[in-house]
Amino acid sequence: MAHTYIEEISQYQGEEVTIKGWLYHKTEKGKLRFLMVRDGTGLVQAVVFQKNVKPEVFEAADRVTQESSLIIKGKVRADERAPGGYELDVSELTIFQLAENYPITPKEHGVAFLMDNRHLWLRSSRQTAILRVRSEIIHACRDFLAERRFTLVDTPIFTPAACEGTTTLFETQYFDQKAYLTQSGQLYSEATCMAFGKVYCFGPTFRAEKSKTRRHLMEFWMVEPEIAWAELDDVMALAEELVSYVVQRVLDRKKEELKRLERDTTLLEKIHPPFPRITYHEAFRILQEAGSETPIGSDFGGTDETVIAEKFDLPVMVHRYPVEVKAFYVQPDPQDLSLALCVDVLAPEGYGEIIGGSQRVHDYHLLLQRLESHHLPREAFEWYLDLRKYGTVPHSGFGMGIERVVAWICGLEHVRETIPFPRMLYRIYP
RNA sequence: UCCUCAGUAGCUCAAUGGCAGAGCAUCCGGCUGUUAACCGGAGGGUUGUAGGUUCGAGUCCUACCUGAGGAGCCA
Repeated sequence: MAHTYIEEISQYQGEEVTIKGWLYHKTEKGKLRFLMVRDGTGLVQAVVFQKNVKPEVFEAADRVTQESSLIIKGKVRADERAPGGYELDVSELTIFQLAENYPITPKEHGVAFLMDNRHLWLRSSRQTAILRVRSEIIHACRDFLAERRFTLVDTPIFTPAACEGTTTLFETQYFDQKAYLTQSGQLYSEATCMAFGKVYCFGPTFRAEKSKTRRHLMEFWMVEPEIAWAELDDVMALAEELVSYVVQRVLDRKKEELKRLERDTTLLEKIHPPFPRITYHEAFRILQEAGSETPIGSDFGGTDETVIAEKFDLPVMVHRYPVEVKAFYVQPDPQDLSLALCVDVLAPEGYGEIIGGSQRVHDYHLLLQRLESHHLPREAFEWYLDLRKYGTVPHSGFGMGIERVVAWICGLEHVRETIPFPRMLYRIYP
């Protein structure tokens, strides 16, 4: 049976339409029943007057419960009293399935309860708004890279060995050998960019870190561009353009969702290149002035990142960290070999690191040396060393964590709401 | 792994060491414009688990379990 989606309902004013959806909320007033119906595309109020309908229709409207699935036929009418401006004068109502005792009521709930009911919580207008923004962000990343002639080249999820050490890898069985879930597609993208020039991978990544903070998930999604012949400055420029494009795209296409989330968009509207660039040492000076006790030469903690980011309205690019705190594959700065050609992009408003990138070591002997000093098994990296033996070139790339970007753009307290089914420390259900 | 806090009705919470309660949800009744409606009524409890102190424990003590927030580490 043909039916109409709620988002298109304004085109059918005065006409009879059929809506298929779920009951979001119901209020009763004497011989009147107001049914708020959602169908995934929108919300519309359906009004049932006892006098105007057959007794069985009014009985169904009286009996229908929150989240019951239903089919409604009625005439579309503009009405100022209706949320959204249009409502449905119901003539027929079929309850497809009567939902009994839906656990999530229109009142407040605790986080633990909502997470236990994540499969149902997803139906709420706030959650669908967040996940629509997520969808837009992902499409924006793909469009941005496609427009710049990047080729999507997927990288494996099962990997034979560590990318950057084994302590934070999820180990799994691969028939009769051990395998690990990927932490990053980067090393493989370094191979594919030598074939395609400009590539990106976009997939889930897994980190077995026992992190329990608002910024961490065990399973999260990253978009990772990698470019042959690119140096650090090139990927810094790409990073600020990508972030700006994504933010503006969401502002342009997901206004309603941001409004639903009560996001103050004035700060987001300012997100355009160029972003401020500061060195690790400049960032460190900011921390010292703020009284941080982080020792020089070490990586920044979450609160440090917030202190630095608060100095700027735009995302800030912190580059050239000490070589020791960065991964084995990061190219040292020829101007000062103690510094790494790397960049972290810190989002404003305390959302922390959304991008980590670097120029990669392209010299065979240097890479070999770095593998050894990081105590990594050479056998596992023979293929990776080959890339430096057969036509090596300078190359750079970065990874952007989708969930942190979603949390920032939506203005959320916690990344757990940015992904349909978050995998968190001690929580894998549902 | 460490630190802090919490666990009482389906949900959110209250209860000085002295009868275990409220709001919402559910069910029944009323109301022709509700927006988390409102008004009246009803049902609903092994107070996370195990032990201990006490005349008496939801409350105090110990251990454990579960959850939340944070640290370290990271995107």
